[in-house]
Amino acid sequence: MRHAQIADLPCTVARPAALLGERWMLLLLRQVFLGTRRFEDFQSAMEISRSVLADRLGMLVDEGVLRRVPYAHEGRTRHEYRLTEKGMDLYPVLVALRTWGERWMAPADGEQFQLHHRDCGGDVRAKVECVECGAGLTARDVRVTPTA
Amino acid sequence: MRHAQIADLPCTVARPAALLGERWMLLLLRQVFLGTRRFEDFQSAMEISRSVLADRLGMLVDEGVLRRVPYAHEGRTRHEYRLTEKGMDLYPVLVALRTWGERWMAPADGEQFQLHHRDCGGDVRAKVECVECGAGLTARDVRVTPTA
DNA sequence: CCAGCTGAGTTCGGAATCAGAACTCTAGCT
DNA sequence: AGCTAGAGTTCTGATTCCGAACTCAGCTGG
Repeated sequence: MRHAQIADLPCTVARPAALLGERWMLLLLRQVFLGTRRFEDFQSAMEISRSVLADRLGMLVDEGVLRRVPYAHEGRTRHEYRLTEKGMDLYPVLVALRTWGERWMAPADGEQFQLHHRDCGGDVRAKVECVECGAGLTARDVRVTPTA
Repeated sequence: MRHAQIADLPCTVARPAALLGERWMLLLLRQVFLGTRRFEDFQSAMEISRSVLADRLGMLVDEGVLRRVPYAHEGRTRHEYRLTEKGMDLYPVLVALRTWGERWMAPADGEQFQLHHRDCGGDVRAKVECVECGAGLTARDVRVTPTA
């Protein structure tokens, strides 16, 4: 199977995985959530090749994760990429990556940036929970049932 | 920059992103969490090329996400791939993908499998929370501070 | 003992994708 | 008109991927 065909599987894990599993995609989204919005800024922050960057930004716009918005810059019309609601909603994926990275791949010389709850200053973390009882869950607490 | 160099960035988002952002990696992990353990089973379930599968499984073993465990099968020693604790701990990433997929990329004909809390049967979902006050958070509720 | 089978890879050649540098296009400034 | 900056696009050699074929080890049946 071609990698691109993953997107057609009728599975709510596989479909996002097809998009976010593209090379550079997760790093690009990290950059988006850090506030980067302009082509040139992505390019210099990530040192990604321009052609691939253009391609990936295009994918995210096509998928409705980003919106290409015109804005004024030194008297000229430029465009920037901003998260849509669908894009904002990817935040848990990125935080989950970071939560895992903090525990298992921490760089020797500490973090480059911290995340804090605006209201109370507390640390931020991704978790899996039961909608019903609110319990925090691990893979072992979850039962997988094929749909009939 | 080469894609492979992402792994060397001193960032707890980038490093996991380098590993999980490899083609097929997220789909492979989905399969792992669905209980697949043997090379042949991965190969037929995902229709991935054997060479790439061998390469990706090797990466996950090198990273300590999977362990290659010998076991008896029809009187012969075989090997299977099982999640380590580090691997188990990736569960929130996969559930976050699914939570997003359910909302934004649901296939027309419903889910292929359901996830339920073993104890109470409730639905399972990924969320971002504040460790301090327990509040559920969106990207807007979080402040990013560069470390000095 | 030898052929056949099975699980688990490895090898290989053509096809697709990537990296990075150069090029293009558009508008505003001088 | 010429210069500049942002945002891509094009091009070419280098990687990586795909899929089919091949290998290898150890039963199993004859």
